[in-house]
Parts: sequence; C-alpha cells; structure tokens
Amino acid sequence: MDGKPYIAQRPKRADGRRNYDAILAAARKAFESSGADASLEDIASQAGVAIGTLYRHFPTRASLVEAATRDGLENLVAHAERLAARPDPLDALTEWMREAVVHFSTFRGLVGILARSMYDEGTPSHAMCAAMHRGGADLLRAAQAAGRVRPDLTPEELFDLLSGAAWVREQAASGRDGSPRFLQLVLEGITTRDD
Amino acid sequence: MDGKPYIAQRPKRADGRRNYDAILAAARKAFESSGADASLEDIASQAGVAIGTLYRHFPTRASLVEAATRDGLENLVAHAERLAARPDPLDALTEWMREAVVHFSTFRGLVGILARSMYDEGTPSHAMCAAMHRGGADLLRAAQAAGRVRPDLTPEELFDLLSGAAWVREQAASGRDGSPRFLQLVLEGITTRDD
DNA sequence: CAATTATGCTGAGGTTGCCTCAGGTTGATG
DNA sequence: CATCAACCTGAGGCAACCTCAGCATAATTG
Repeated sequence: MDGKPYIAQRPKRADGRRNYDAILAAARKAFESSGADASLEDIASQAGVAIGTLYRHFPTRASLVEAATRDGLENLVAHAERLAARPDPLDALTEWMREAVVHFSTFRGLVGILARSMYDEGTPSHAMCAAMHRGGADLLRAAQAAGRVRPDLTPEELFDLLSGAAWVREQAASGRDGSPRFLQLVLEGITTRDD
Repeated sequence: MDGKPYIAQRPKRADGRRNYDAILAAARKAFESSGADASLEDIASQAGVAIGTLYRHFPTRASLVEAATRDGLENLVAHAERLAARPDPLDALTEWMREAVVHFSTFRGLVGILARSMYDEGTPSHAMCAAMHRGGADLLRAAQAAGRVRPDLTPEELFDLLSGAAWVREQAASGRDGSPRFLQLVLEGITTRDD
C-alpha cells in the first residue's frame, strides 16, 4: 500500500509530450497487430525514440497498456451512463454488453489484463476497471429491478460472462468469431422468461 | 498439408526414453506452477538434461504441451464415452462439462492453446481436440434428442462456452474462482425449461 | 566380444527482448 | 543568457529462445 499506483501522466516539457504521444500511437498500432506482448523496443523505435525514453514515460508494460486503452474504456463508461436513461433497461444492458465485449478485445491479451486488474488494486488499469464495474452494475441493477434479468446474478458474475465472451473473440483472430453468439446465449440465459 | 504434424513419440533407445520421461515430468511440474510459458531451459535443467536434448524430443513448445496433457485429455474423452451410457443425458452432459473445465485449466495458458488447436490442424494438440469435440458433440446430441437442451446449440458453441468457463478458472489463480457459477449459469441458460 | 552404426547428448553461441543507469542535451523560466 | 529541472540516449547485464557441430553410447551384427 504505497500511495497511488503510477498512472502515466502527460509530461510537462514540449519534447516530452511529443514523445509521449508518439510512443502511445506506436503502442496502439503494435498492440493491435501483435497483442499485449508486443516488443517494447519495436514500439520505441517505431516512435523514433530510444528505449530509455519509453521506460521514462511508461515504467511498466501495464502502464503503457493502460494509457493505450484509457480513451476507449472511458467512452465505454460514459456510454453506460447515457444508456442508463433508456426506457428499456434490458435493451440498455444488452447493448452495453455488446459494446463492452468489443472494447475488452481490442487486442490479444487485453481481457486477461483487465480481468486481473478488476480485483487487484495497485494495477494501473484498476481505476478504469472499477469505473466499468460501477457502470455495468448500475445497468444490471436496473434490469433486475424491472424484473428482466435473474435477480441472483451479481455484477462480478456479469463481468465473468462478459470477459468470457471477449476472450472467445480474442481467440477468433482468423475467421470464426463466436462471441456474438456466445453473448446471445448468455443473455438469453440470464433474462427471465416472460411466459 | 505435409504428412502428419509432429506428435512427440517415445524414442527407441533406453537413455532416450529415460530423458523423455524426465523432461515430461519436469514440464508438467513447471507448467502447473508457471503456466504454459514456463522456461524451457529450467525444465531441461530440472530434468537433468541439456537444452538440446529437450529440443530433440520436443521440437516446439506446443509439442511439449501436447505430450504433457495427453493423458489427462485422453481420460476426459474416455469418460465421455462412459457417460454416454447414463440414463439421464443432461446429467451426463453436465458432469462432463464440469470435468472438461477442470482439465482445460490444468495450467495457465492451456485453454488458449486448446482453443486454437481445435480448428487448426497441423497443431500438435489438434488430434486430441478433435476427439474431445466428438465426445462432447455426442453428449450434446443426446441431451438435445431428449429435449433437455436447446436444439439450436452447436458443438462449436458448446466448446466456446466451455472454454470461457475454463478461462475464467485460469484467471482465478488467487482466490475467487468464478468458473463453477459461470458453468451453472451457462447450463441453466442452455437447458430447456420444463414448465 | 569387437566393430559398426544409428540414435542420442552436450553446451557454446547467435539472437532477441527486458530493463537500468550514468552521462549528455534541451526546453522553460526569470 | 544563465540556470536547472526535465528529458533523452544507448551501451550493457541478464534471461530465454533455438541451432548445430562434435562427441558419446546403446543396439545390432558378424
């Protein structure tokens, strides 16, 4: 428990900011094409920067991943808040889950990182994961209150299901993406039957 | 399509067989404690063998993983056949899925390897995956024929669900294993309601 | 029981990726 | 323009991967 975990911050000097941005751009590209274990030295050289500079801005791989995915996940959280206003809470939950699966599988290896961050404070991505947890939990609660989703489902379980779907999508690299159907089955499984 | 993919075979000379077995034992231990990306040099030295010897017997990591998991998965397939004789086909399917999840998550990283092998011939584990596919598909078909499982569920989808559960279990390393509940939710989701 | 041979073993070494840190450079500030 | 904190560089130590030339030995054969 030593204060706050490092969240990469935009540096103050102009050259620092330039490099920070270049590294981030290179990292996004590399992660997307090679997964979360892309070579950091490649990323640095793609960004036109020495390896030490990369480590200055992003002391760990996890911190770089966090920075590279922050925007997308922030959007996801924001979307949850917007969806909460929808008249049909099951619709809202469904749409959000679909979107979440896509964001969770932005690149190979991300779901695993997020899943671990979810319950491990002191991880760079933990704050964002906690925010998503809140957003998802709210949508779930609303759907349950409306009697549309089985009431014994917890947010943790929801995220397990979600992560499972994202993982399936991640594996899908070439061809055959089973995640839409996976999610459909899960959704039909957790909704209450209106007979 | 070049003949058969390498499946590690027990070598002919006595010292060869000794080393083969020692490597396999060391590999099982290492995979279990460090995951599928355990150091091969560590494994070799634990087995009391030079690194070249390990590569002689197992030219790729995948071939070592295959050999290390073969027995367990063979048992799983055999069990599917035994279960097929059960009077209640839903019971049989349920029990087999539970067991499969455990075997799929023998060590961190295995599910991913199996999931990729499932549809990629030319992978060492492909043969075993195909056998499991058959076994699972038979149990599924029986449960569907008995009207106990939704008829539109394909074996591929079943394996996606199964792999998702195993993946969740894999992540559970410390505390919180969500896979039993995951599987329960999935099972309740795919069974037909008898109202 | 050699002699022969195929099978197997060794471990140095090339390659890549990780990460650190001592020393040099430069943007910001007054 | 002088100062200095912020920043950058890249060599180098470490670990893991994988290959291969040369040596060792189990099995076989006469």
